[in-house]
Amino acid sequence: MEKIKTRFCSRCKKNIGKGEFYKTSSYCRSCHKISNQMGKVKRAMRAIDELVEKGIITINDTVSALSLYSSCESRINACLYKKEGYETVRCDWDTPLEFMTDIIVELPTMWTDWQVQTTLYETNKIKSEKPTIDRIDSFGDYTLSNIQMLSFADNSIKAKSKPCVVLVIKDLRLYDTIEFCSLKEMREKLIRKLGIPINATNVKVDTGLIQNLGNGYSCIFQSKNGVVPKSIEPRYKVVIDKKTIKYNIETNEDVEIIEQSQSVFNVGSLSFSI
DNA sequence: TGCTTATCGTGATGCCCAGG
DNA sequence: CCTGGGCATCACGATAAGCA
Repeated sequence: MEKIKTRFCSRCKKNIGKGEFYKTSSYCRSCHKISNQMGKVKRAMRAIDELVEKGIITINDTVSALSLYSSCESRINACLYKKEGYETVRCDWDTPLEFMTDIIVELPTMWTDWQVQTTLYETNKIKSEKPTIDRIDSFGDYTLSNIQMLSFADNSIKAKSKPCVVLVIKDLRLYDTIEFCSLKEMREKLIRKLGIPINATNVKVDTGLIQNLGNGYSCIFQSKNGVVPKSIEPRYKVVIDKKTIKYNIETNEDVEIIEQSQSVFNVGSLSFSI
């Protein structure tokens, strides 16, 4: 005789396989999920009611406020439970309500951005258009001065994009210094600005080497916080001219060169600070 | 026991980069 | 030139624990 391994779910009132229950719950998994979601919405709605009552938002802001509440809650939890990558990140707020209130009251631009982005998301339901709470400085904490609204896509882009600087050399002279927020942006703009072929922009950063792009341009690419490996093999000559000059402040002119010297040394790689 | 809340894990997104 | 793994970001889902 086989025992029927079922349990009664007190929510959907059905007998369901035991495996479909969590250890301590009297709800089956699917009911539990729904109950969880409803609980979250209830909490959010309580907070929103309070804000409406205080006149901080209107009832029309409900949809935006709901998503802001859950984002605030999510960020607080990430810091609280030290999720991977958040071990050292702090959050200035303890409750989602305090968090979102400060955003709405103290950061009106962010709140407006949030509402606009929410409307955009609600019309298309594309995940990458969802608004998220971004840390402006990704190494920093969740503080009033370090947060902004960013769409999910933009946040992902920021997460992996590498800010970099390019020194452009033409005719053996420094032609331009350009900053980019990512390598992708760097490639696109170099192609447009200098008219160089696309495969020439497939360069490596932080090599400490001058790379020829064609069209008469050469570049040095360096990323933010990038470390250039030291090379013993001499590749470039660094030439430093030193002069001691007697100078007339009144006439604003050089009077005479007292001493002049030049030092030259070899280096394997070139780097600069950003 | 029925339901809610706290805690922890997984998934979506899109860039970078190595390697064929 | 293409592809797939790795990574950093955040939202969402699953499970354990708590409370009346």
